[in-house]
Amino acid sequence: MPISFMTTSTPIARGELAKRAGCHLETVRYYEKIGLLPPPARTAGGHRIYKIGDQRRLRFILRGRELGFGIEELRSLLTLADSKTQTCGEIYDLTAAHLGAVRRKITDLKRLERTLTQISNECSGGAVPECPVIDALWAD
Amino acid sequence: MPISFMTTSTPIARGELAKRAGCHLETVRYYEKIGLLPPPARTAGGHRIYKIGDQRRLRFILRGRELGFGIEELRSLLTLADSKTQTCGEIYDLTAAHLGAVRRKITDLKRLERTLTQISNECSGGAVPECPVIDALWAD
DNA sequence: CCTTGAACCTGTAGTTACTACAGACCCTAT
DNA sequence: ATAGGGTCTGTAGTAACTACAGGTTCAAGG
Repeated sequence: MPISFMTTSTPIARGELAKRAGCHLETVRYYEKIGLLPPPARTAGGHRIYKIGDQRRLRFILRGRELGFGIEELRSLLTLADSKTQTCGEIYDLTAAHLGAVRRKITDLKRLERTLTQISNECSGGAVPECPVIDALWAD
Repeated sequence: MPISFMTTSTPIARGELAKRAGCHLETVRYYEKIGLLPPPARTAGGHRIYKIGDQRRLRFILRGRELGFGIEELRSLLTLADSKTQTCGEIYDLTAAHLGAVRRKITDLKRLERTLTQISNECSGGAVPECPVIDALWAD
């Protein structure tokens, strides 16, 4: 099969797209349903036909989800990206807000880690009626 | 305003408990329904009566949820805390497992923070056509 | 006291972001 | 040409809440 066809127009099915992008088969259909992915072409029999390039947009969504962006955040991010207008300021604000939330979570988790480590170390592991873990969990 | 008889254990209503702990009114009922919060006392008319001490347990659950613990994880954490019969060894194992989960979450979030910080810094916030946030998400 | 209106009661349905069917149909390789 | 896998649709389930409807109770103001 010639390379020129591969790179520009090799059609792939839904399962193949999902596999390449690294998500569940049904997630593709779901994203189409909620309008994050455009409805693709169909075969005569009704099967979806994707282009290789379609996985780019899907990966964008999946990566955004992994980074903790919500669906609506991604929708606006995609709208901004699709618009190709000068919107870096808006995107910066969205990202900055998200970054703030992430940092708060890290702070909380570190505090919890400290607590758990501490009480874990104090616990001998023997059959002790009064375990320091129990008290420590409620200390904060 | 709620009951104001100054004793050592001021009773509070569901709404007040939710407000103090910082969650939705219905979340309290939900946690009771799934057994994370014990059924409280009731007035003659059927209204729930909480003690101020009850917000401690609720806050523990809420913080755990914010930190990404699932309900079942929290259930075992609470069982652990409630336990008066388990040996210290069993408690140690549970604590260690949770500590592992916490550390994994911290690692993941730090990586996410790094990514977001990086792409955020590259973004001037001005009127730039090519936004690094979008590029980072689009990247293959 | 009695009225009023906010808060509470129950059960059920909706939400988010998927994931898992069921039953029918399509597509391709042998 | 047929076997079998993949895909189609719609619907239902999941987690962890959140919102609502329709009714009851509580506590404060008159």
